[in-house]
Amino acid sequence: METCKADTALDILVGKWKHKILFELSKHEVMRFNELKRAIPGITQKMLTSQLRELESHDIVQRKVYSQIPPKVEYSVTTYGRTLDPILHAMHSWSETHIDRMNEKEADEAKAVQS
Amino acid sequence: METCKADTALDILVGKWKHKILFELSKHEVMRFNELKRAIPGITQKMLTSQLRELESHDIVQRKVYSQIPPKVEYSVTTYGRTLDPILHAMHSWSETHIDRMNEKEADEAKAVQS
DNA sequence: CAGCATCCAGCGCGATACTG
DNA sequence: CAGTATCGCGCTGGATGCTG
Repeated sequence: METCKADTALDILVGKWKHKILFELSKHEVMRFNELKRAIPGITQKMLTSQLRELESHDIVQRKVYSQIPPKVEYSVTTYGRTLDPILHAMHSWSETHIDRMNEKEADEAKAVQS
Repeated sequence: METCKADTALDILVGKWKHKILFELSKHEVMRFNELKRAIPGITQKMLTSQLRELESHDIVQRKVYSQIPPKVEYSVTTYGRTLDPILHAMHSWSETHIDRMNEKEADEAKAVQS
């Protein structure tokens, strides 16, 4: 462990949306485009599309197209994508305790101001 | 675990440098400003300063100033900052296997082109 | 030594409109 | 339904120069 290579993992998870997409996808096994869009408040089609393409290019998600009218596309997390779970999970639980901590701090500061 | 809160952890680790700073700091226990700068190739003073300030504001690193000439400032990871280790570690080891995977893939593609 | 101030480029990301 | 195309803003991050 000479230099830090965590960049690679970061590259894949960073970008305001990718981890949310993975979060939703890993809950549902299989999801359609608009289903994902509805599940992630605030995301635009553009962002959803581009982020999904990036994740796809890293073999994190799989894209299955049904050639039919109306179109139907299903997204799912690959088994390789599942290997990211520990990271996502670690970040998630850490965030929760961090948020608690922030709240306590704010409360303390409010008290300090009051006195 | 209703919605995804991993943003918080991401916010703290993201930004091209923060995780590298933490990586170096956690190796050395205590480091001075220029020591850190030398340890992280390519970083500018501006970036190092601003990232350190952000980490400090989240209680991830501690800043100890010695009022003397020449100035001396020591940075170290707080015990709270240490709680990020599992995440960094997970990202690091994942990245290594991912890099291996990418290399294999490239090799395969090269072979495919050749044939 | 350990910064802060300023200026500037790139692109991440959003809003909007159009398509098979 | 599941996209693509275009436009543009803002913020992140880089280069340079100054200071206690």
